[in-house]
Formats: sequence, structure tokens, C-alpha cells
Amino acid sequence: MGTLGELERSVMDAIWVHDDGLSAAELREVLSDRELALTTVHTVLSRLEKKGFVTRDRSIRPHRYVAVSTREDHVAELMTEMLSQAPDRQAVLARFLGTVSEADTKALRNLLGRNHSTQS
Amino acid sequence: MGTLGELERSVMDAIWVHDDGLSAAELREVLSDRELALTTVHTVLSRLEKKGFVTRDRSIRPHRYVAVSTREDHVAELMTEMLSQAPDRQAVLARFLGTVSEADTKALRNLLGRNHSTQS
DNA sequence: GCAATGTTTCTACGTCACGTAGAATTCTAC
DNA sequence: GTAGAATTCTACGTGACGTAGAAACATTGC
Repeated sequence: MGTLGELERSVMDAIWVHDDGLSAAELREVLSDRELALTTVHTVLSRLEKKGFVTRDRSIRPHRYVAVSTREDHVAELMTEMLSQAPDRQAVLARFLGTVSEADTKALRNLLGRNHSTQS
Repeated sequence: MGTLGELERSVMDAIWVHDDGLSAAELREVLSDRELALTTVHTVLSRLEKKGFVTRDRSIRPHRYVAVSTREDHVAELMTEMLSQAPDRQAVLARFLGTVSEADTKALRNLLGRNHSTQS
């Protein structure tokens, strides 16, 4: 899958927060600390579009960019992808639980509790 | 953290399988399908050492390279790292459980069941 | 309709990671 | 101490990514 560079990640973070979409100019404003040229923002957005992370509404003039999937879905997908890198998935999961916070394990127990073989 | 390139990953896979360590020449043999020059293997090993993925025993002449951590630990760490990318960890965990196999959720239930706040 | 301004696309350059390996150096064994 | 093995140094090609200018295109106020 396509990975994200530093600026690309920042842009995605902004887009993920603004669920209703953003124009390039608005994005530039959100990232104003980086002092980016507008064309830079455009280039990054084009690349993110090509990578399948965002779509743009070309019907309106300042095109609006929206995320294709939520950040949570994206991160979950990344985790699954990582998990698949090891042959012994169970061992990985055990280590994973070992490093994760109490709150996380609690959440997992909850989720697993009310999800006995119920795949949505 | 340092990420791995394609060849680097292949090398790590080989090193992870051979728990007792490998020499550069042995590694080259394991990866014989790639027809690599010995120096190429050396370069990659040096980079993996610098990245902290392997250590080498410099006391013996054909240096032996061993993995610093297990593949499972490595992957678990990656997963934790991914998880940290999203502010709403619980939502991510929910999506994660949704995409993972039955066997995996079963394993998680097991692990969580016999691990009530017992951090090793 | 057309010029000014706003928007998008094209092209490009610098840098860095990585695959790749030759050349140079250093060891080891005889 | 020299030949052959092992290691280190240096380097080049490529591709991703940050960056942005120049060119093309659209919009709108006159």
C-alpha cells in the first residue's frame, strides 16, 4: 500500500479532522505554520488523490478534498497489514497486548465481549 | 523508527528464521535467488545494524549477525506505533477487530482472559 | 467579450533512503 | 609476510517526497 510522507501525513490529518472537506487554500491556511506555497499543497493533494487517500469534488471551482476513509479505518488497516507480516500471529497479538495500555486492553475486552462472532 | 526496504526485509526475515545467527556469506546463500554480490549483503547488514535491527559478533571472523528482537516483538511494536497515530484509539481497535479473522479474535479473547492486569 | 484575478496542472529540482556493487583495506592462515 | 577471505568505504542509479515556478485554465466584474 501507499505510505505517507511527513507533509502528506499532515495534510491527511487536516482533512481527516474536517469531515466536510477542504479546499487547497483552506488547507494551506490550516498548515500556515509551514509557510507553504499554494502549488505545494496542490501537488501533495494530487499525490494523495493518486494514492487513493482523498477524492476531490471537481464540480465546484475551488475543488474540495475529502478523505476516502476515516483515519480510524486507515490506522486499523495499517495494523492488520503489520500483523500479516509475521507468520505467528498469535505470538504477535500476545506481545501487542503486553505493550498496550490498560485502557486499551479494557476497550478490547469490551469490544470482544459484545461481539461474539457478530461480523457486521 | 527506522522502516525496512524490500531487501532489508528479506534479510531480516532470514535472520529471524535463523535464531542462532548467520554470516554474510550464509545470508547470501539463503537469498541466492536474488544473485546478490557479497558486498551488497554486507552493506545491507551494516545498515540494519545502524538501524538497530541486528547486532554482529565481531569477535569471530566471519561475523555472525543476529536479530536484536524477535519478529513478533518487532511487528507488535509496529502495530502499537500505528495505533498511536490516531487520537481515538478505541475506534481504531473496533475497526481492527472488525477486519481481523475469527482465529485472531479468539486468540485475543484467550489472551485477555488469562491476563487480567497481569503485566509480566 | 475581455482583462484581472483566482485555480489547477505541468514540469522540475533537491534530498534522502535504499538496492546495488566495485575498490580499498584489513584479517587470518599458512 | 603474503595469498586469499572478510570487512569497510565510497559511489551510483532510482524512486519517493518536499518544494515550488511557470503555464494553462476558469470566473467574474466591468
